This record gives sequence, C-alpha cells and structure tokens, in this order.
Amino acid sequence: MNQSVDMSNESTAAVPQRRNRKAEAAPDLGAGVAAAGVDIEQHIYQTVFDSVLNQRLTPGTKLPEPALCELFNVSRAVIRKVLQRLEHERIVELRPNKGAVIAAPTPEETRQIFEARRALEVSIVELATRRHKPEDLEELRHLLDHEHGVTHNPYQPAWAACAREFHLKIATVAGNPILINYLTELMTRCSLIVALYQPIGNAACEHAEHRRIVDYMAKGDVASARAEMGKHLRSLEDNICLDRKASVQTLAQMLNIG
Amino acid sequence: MNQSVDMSNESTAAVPQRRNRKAEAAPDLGAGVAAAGVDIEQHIYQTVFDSVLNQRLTPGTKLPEPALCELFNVSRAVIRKVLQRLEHERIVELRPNKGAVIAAPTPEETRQIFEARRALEVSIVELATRRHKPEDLEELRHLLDHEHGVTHNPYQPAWAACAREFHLKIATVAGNPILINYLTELMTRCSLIVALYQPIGNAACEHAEHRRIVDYMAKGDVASARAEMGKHLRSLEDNICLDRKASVQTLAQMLNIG
DNA sequence: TTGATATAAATCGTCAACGATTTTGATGTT
DNA sequence: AACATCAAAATCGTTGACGATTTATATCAA
Repeated sequence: MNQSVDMSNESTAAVPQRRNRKAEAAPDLGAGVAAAGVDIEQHIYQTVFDSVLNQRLTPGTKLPEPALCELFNVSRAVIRKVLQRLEHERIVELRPNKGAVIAAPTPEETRQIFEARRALEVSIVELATRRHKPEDLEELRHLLDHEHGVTHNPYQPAWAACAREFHLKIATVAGNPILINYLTELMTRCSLIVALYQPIGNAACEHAEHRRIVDYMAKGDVASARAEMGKHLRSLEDNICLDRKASVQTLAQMLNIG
Repeated sequence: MNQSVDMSNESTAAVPQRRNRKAEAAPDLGAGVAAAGVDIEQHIYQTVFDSVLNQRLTPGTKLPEPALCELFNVSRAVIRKVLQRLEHERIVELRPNKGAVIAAPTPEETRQIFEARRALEVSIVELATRRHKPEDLEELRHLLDHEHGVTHNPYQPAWAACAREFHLKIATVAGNPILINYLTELMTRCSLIVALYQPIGNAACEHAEHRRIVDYMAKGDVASARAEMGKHLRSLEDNICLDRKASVQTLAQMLNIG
C-alpha cells in the first residue's frame, strides 16, 4: 500500500468533535452553529498544515476523502472545501479522479520558489529595517536566543520551526499582510522541499546569518540587510541537493517491499 | 434591488453551453466528459475574471449562486467551487450565509496592495533586466507602440488592459511563474481599486514612464530600472483619491431610489 | 405617514446517494 | 512463472434535496 494518512494532532489539542445536528445540550455560547462550520473547517486545514510543517505528512502522501471524513467526522463536502484551499496554496495536488496527494515540488519549482523568496524577502527586510520599533528588535533578538538553544537539536523540524518563526517575524515587522501571506505560502512549500530533498543544513551557520541580518536592521543599514538576506537565502538553496531526493513514490514502493 | 449580475461575455465568444447530461450526439472528441467539468469551471472563472477587468462587474455587486447556476447551466457545486477560487484570489468576498460579492478593497488594503506591487515589481524588473533577450525588448517596444495608440482613448478599461499587458510582459521576461501569479493577483485587485476610486489617471504620463523603464532595461541599467519602476508605481498610487469613492452599497441604494 | 412586527421568499450550508472512473485483486492462458 | 484479461472494490465527480439563515414584503398600531 501507499503511505496512509495518520496526522495525530498535537498543537490544537482536541476540538470537541460534536457535529451531530445542533449543539447537544449546552446553551450554545457565542458564535453558535454557523461558526461551527467554519471552525471545523479551519481545524482540519490547520491540522493538515501543521502536519506538513512537522514533516509528519510528507510529499506524495495520499489524502483519500473517505479517510479524512472518518478522521474528522464530517461530510465529504467539507473535506473537499479544505482540499481545494490546500490545493490553491500548493500544499496538496488534486489529480482529477485520482485523489489528493501532498505536493512534491520538482527541482524546477524548487528553483522558482527560492527565487521568489529572494525577490520577496529582500524587499521585506528593507521595509522591516525602515519600520522596526525598539520592541521589534527586542523580540527578534529573543527569537535568536531561542534559536541558539535549538541549534544542536538533531530533530530537524524543531530547527525549521525556529527559522520559520524568524523569517515570519521580520515580515510582521515589515507590516504588510499581503507580503506575509505570500511568504507564508513560500515557506510552507520550502518545508515540502526540505522533506523531499533532505538538505544537510548547518543550523549554526544559518543562525549566524540570522544574527547578522538583525544587526544590520538595528543599524538601519538597508543595503547591507538586503544583501545579507539575499546571501542567506542563496545559501539555503545551495544546501539542497536536488539529486538525492528522499523519494516520493519510490518510498511508497519501498514500503511495499519491506 | 441591488446591482444584478449581467456579464455578457465578449472575449471568449461563446463556449457551447451544453451541460445536459453527457454530450448530446457529437462523438465527444478528445478530452471527454471528465475534462468538460474543469473546462466549464475554467470558463465560468474566466468570464467573471474578464468582467472584473473590464469593469462590467464592479465592487459590491452581488453574485447569487442560483443566478450563476442558471446563467451557466451548472449545479451549485460547480459555481461554489469557482466562487471559492475567486475568494482565494481576493476577487470576491464570501460572506457566510449572506452570499458572494465582488470585493471592494478598503483604503488600507489599497495601500497594502500598492506596497506589495512595489516590493514585487522592483524585483521583477531587476530579473527582467538581467534576463531579457532581444526579442523580449522587441515585443516590449511593440506593446509601447500599441499603448501609444490607446493613450487618448477615453474608454478607461482599454488603457488599463494595455498597461496590464505591459507589466505582465515584464514579469514574463523575468521568467518566474510564482511571481507572475502574485503580480496577476495584485493587478486584478488594482482593477477593483480603479473601479472603486476612479483615479484621474494620465495615460500619456504613464506611457512615458513605461517607455523609460524599457529604455533602462535595454541599457542593462538595473538600478535605474528598479528606481523607475518604483517611481511609476508610486505615481499610480498617488493618482488614487481614497476620498471620493465611486460608492459601493451607496450606489445600490441610489438605484433603489432612482 | 412612520415604525415595528410577523410572515413569506430567497439564499446559503450541509448532507446522502448515484453514476463514472480508477485502482486493486483474481483468474486463466502461454 | 509471467503476462493479459476480467471482475470487484475503492475512490472521485455531480446532483438534488433538506434545514437554517438571511432578506424582502405585508400587516398593523401609534
């Protein structure tokens, strides 16, 4: 068999999975039944999303609609809606009549994604350098300290989460929700790339680059901040070996054999 | 009544609107019935999209599902899918239990959109300047000539289409599909902004700026090309008067009275 | 006439079921 | 044993219908 869908949710512990008619007895505080629909939908989306970030859902994994229906106790219409959203964000690929799978970026797409990240983040760090407030720098340095603690953590997703948070914080400082959205999408696809091609990332090195970026931001040195961000993203891309991939369907075949 | 949905499609002349069961008699060449689903879906999407660009669908216009069902002879599931896609691209807003309307960017969103465009297009024009081939410059100058012809056309959407094509061509020369997608989304939202706030755009002035951008690209002057693109986008934004808006629901109310 | 209230219409969200397609597994032949 | 053919299971695409919510209309009192 192919890879199956597991997704033991951890972060958002356990939204009560009542979905049988109205609210059972409780006086239905606040939002009521209408919001429940969008809530369960958001919950499913978030669960898949987090699973991708944590590399529990790896590229090529099939997501059959009936399985998801049982997992979340919802009808297929709801699952379908979530899958379409995930497809639009390039997290899953919807193959007509053949089901949904977690997207597997090709080498060409990988180049495009990193190039787009450079184009965006260089502008983002410029905005952030111009706009940052004292408390922003404080929080960035706090994130750097936290990073330092995870630098030697062998669990890759832990470091990836740190790095993600760092880049996202800079985008937040830049203050443009649209750019934040675009960057979020690109970073999520990067986690797919990492899961696929397993780069031998040097966390300590990346951490040092992060620190330099913040230093330039603090100095208000826009040009250097831009340049450093560009270099950082290039080195990230250089760490990826498009040759030896962690196998997509190949792994599935291996599981068939082993 | 509120504004109703009309959408007389012009560009994609008239896809045969058969949708009754299978294909009637013709031997169903090529794609068959499976592709017909995605085709009609794409057709509906494209029709709405084009109508927004041509300002036949203006911000605030309601898009009731039953009306669209009759117009395109499809079930609600299909148009629901299209509406969700349009929502993700920020072209329509889906208000729970209250139906879909063409999105109406707020002044704040307008600022964000133009800022995002500057961030993106400055990087895009840099890539395009580095990568353009002789035939790219040729086509760009051809577009400029065509622009010149429409400069004095009082019909605003005609000029808007030209300008859009120009910016899109530069993105194509840059060669990154992801950036093309993002820019396309932002430009579409800009057409909503134009419909809403009706800027007193000076087409001749914009045309001159376009020409300067191409000149810098031809020289390979990256810095100047970036700067000129930034200036151009700023002047576009400056032409928009966020005060006097072309009314959203206000116009609907006026129609109720008149 | 104006305003509030109640009824009716329109619209949306959700679901279960049917048909079509794909994939899996079995059978038989070379 | 390997391959092709065929049947069965799983999965997806689409539809129509039901209940819930919102909006429009009509009625009545002040």
